[in-house]
Amino acid sequence: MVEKPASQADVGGEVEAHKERKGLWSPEEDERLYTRITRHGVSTWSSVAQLAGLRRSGKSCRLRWMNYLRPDLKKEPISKREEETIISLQKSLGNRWSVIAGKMPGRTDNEIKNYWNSRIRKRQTLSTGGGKGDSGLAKQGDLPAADDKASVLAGPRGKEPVSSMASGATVPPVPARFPMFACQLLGGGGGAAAIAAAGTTESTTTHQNNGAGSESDAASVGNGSAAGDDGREGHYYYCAVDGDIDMVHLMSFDDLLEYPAGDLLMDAWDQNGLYSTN
DNA sequence: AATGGGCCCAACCGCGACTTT
DNA sequence: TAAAGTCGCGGTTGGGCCCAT
Repeated sequence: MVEKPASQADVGGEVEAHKERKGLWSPEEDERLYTRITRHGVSTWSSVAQLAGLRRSGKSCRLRWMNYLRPDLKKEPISKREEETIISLQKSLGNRWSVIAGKMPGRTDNEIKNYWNSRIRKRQTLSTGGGKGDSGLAKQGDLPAADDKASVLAGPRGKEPVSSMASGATVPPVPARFPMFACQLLGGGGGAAAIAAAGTTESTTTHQNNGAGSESDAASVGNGSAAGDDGREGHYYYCAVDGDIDMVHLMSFDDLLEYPAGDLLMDAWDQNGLYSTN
């Protein structure tokens, strides 16, 4: 960043006492900020900065608290399942990192954004041939727009999923992005689907068993695979939370966000630790 | 051992939204 | 109602670490 961690000339220093500090936070600054907030809370961030005796902007204090000092933050790396969630939510919400973070307790928008930018997006770029077909993905804005409802509901990547199915037929809405730790597919005939867990890659077509499949709490997913056997009528999904089956007509994880009780479900999942590593 | 490149992530910046006066 | 202040968000930057050469 801009400068080395303070200590010499900063907190309480004389020469540049009027100047606002920037750059990395020193342990002392952290301590001051943490103590101030845990003891007195936050009225306004600028006042927190002052009262804590920090030569930082309120903005900087807020950021430090939100992204680093908050006691409820998870310290462990983002799990596979959380990554799934990020992918799903990003697909349906776009780069609304704060909203996404709001659905992932213990994670910050900055963390998620960084994770997305440094890993997922890169991987997606690679997996899609790095390029043109996927509009390059050179920038975040090139990803599917959040409010592109049609594209969202049509399936991953905004197009109807490609499949080996007969022409014209709507591809069964196998939940490529659904966190299948506890969901069942209803209706339809055919053999058991191979889906064990939601896909982890950006593949638009490999809806089945395309990653994270080894996770043991995966759902039992019923009939009507995307392979195209008949009897696809329906394709509803049960979402089971701790044994209680709550039927939801979901086509994808994206739909969950639109579902009236979607928030409740997600909360339940959160409470059951279904978003975290096991 | 030196160094160059890539990656990760903490933190800054600019801007729009919201709140207060 | 308008202006000023503050907050929160998304995008971007750049320091430092790690690894390959």
